[in-house]
Amino acid sequence: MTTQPRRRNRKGQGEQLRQDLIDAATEVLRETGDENALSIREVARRVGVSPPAVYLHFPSREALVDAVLEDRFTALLLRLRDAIADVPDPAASLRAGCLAYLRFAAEDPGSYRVLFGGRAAPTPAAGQPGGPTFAALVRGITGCQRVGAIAPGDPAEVATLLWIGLHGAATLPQARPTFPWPSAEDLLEGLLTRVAGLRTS
Amino acid sequence: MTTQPRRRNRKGQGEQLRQDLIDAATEVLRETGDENALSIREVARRVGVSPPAVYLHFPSREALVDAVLEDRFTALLLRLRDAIADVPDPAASLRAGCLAYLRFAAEDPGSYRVLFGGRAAPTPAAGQPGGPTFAALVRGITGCQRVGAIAPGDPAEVATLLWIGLHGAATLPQARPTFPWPSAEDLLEGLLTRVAGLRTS
DNA sequence: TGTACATCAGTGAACGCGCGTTCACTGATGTAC
DNA sequence: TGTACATCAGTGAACGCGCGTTCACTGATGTAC
Repeated sequence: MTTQPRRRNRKGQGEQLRQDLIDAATEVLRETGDENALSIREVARRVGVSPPAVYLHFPSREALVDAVLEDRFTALLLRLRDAIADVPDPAASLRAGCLAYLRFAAEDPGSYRVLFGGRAAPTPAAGQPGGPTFAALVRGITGCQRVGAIAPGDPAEVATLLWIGLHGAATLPQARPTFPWPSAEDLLEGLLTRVAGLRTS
Repeated sequence: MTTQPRRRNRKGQGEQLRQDLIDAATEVLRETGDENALSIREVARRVGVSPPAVYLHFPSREALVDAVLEDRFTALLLRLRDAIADVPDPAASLRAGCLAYLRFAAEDPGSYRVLFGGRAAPTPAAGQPGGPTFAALVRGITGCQRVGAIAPGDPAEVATLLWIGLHGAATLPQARPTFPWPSAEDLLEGLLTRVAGLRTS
């Protein structure tokens, strides 16, 4: 996993290394799915730089890990936002958002695992009541209720169960890959129908 | 985390150390929830024995880890079996089994996390179609269908979604402990009603 | 246009740590006679 | 009942490894004059 030694950055360009370190660390996370396996020396090796160079941008290993997790969480939020942008129909929008969530987890299990499988939330507000993930889900559900695609009721209650279902669908198939799982689309359809009571359009 | 040096076993009793090692390793797993954090030296330290003594019973670190995981999986199956024993009503039995599953995960998150959160199944048959966990779920559902508590239909389909829901309910609250989660009982009630369509008794 | 110099973006060697695993050994315990 | 001996249940020291972090340094690059 060693890379060619890289060319040193020009004088004002020190910040370039910071992004390269985050990218390499993201790659490690993707491969291992374990934030404890993320080592400064491995990341430096991949970027083609000496280990102490990492300290020019991050005061400690922990700070590097935090930066990567924040970056991954932002990436997820962008994916969700893009997925529901320009989808006017509330039911289709909810479906698209949930599917993007599942796809993120399927394409990058390592990152999802570290973001949502850890012991504690990496980003403070991630998934609080009012946290971005959960809030988006609640919005999607109230939208469906407004047009009658989901029966009236407390949207937070539905969102909680649906989030739990999505999380299960995002992680259990990874842990039991030989089980004959339905496709992500079919799992989602089942969850939306049964958990949220979404009427098929 | 060091323990008093233990008394050496009597002559035929060498096997006692094996169980002590597994117990100590289980404790480590409980605390860390990470099988990679399980080290031979730490386990030996807790038992009060020198590191090479571990090799009297396990050929490698990996073998120790496997033994612990198998032990934990067996413990879960016993919990499930005990929970549904002597519960004649199918709906109550299903409920009791699911609740035992959630309780196991809540009381020993570290073990559950390693058993069902890892990259691959630790015990080959664990959770296959026909694997013990999944098979128990299917039995519970068909039982309910027989007495009309759950509508007829493919029990495997319901079991798959229900297992996903249970897994989500077992893990997401651990990862987001500050979120205002309903109690395990309420979550389970929501899942059984909505996912399985169980009629309230 | 030329040059001295400050600064920026790093490097190389070293530290102490915990780890898995190996090897030669030790000393208590049970048993055969 | 006494004793030599095989065996069992370990120990202690050592190996090479990768790690996070520190420290003193270097050398290219831009800038002031």
